[in-house]
Amino acid sequence: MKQIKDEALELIANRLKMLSDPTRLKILHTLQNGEKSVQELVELTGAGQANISKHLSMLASHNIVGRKRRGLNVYYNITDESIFKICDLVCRNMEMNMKRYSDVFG
Amino acid sequence: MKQIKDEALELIANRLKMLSDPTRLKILHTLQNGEKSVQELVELTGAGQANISKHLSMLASHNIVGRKRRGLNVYYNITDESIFKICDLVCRNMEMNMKRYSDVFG
DNA sequence: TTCCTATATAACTATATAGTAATATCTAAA
DNA sequence: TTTAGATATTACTATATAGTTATATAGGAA
Repeated sequence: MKQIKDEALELIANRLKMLSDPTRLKILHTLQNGEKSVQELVELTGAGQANISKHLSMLASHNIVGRKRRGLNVYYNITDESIFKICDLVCRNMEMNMKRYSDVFG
Repeated sequence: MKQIKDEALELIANRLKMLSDPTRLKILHTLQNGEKSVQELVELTGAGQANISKHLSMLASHNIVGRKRRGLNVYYNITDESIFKICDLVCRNMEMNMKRYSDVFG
């Protein structure tokens, strides 16, 4: 078996932690259409402004989103598209598990 | 854009949360060779017995691992291999980002 | 400058959870 | 039955973080 260093496990865990919050997933999903301002994200997600701002800071510090100021607004966009592959994988597996479940239990 | 229900986001987040802890990742990585008893996992990971046991319970409740008693020992095994695809994806992306980083910054 | 709007930050509360030590439970053997 | 070993659970501490309210900061317009 290939050994994995503890620091690598830590890195992977930290990255996945960014994706393991419903509000952050909602933000990322909303940004999938293209960049949005903080205000737009507040409206589209229904979360509070400070809350969104904090989540965006976290995502930005992990280089998952980028920010760009234009006038009063700050626009955020996805810089790491790979996160969607991860989410898709999780979704597909969940669907498969549900299907298997319903196959067995009706 | 396809809409995603809040409950679905919650499910995805919960699943990813299971993978966003270094100790759990270490357990899963160790189980990749095949089933292990709790005691073996304690030795191989270096974590405490109670700690390992708790993490295994969490993983089992999410149907990521299964348990099987044989005598005094309880053997855990991976029941959801798909988690490795997720980890591999994360790893590959991290490697790519690091490579891009080193390409740019030396 | 003052005023308004958008975003970020600080301070706080509440909650979740990782880790540990002690204890309980389960299983087999003597 | 008693004893010993393996695992699970409980109780606890410490830490992280999601969310909120209030405030600060930044940028543009009057």
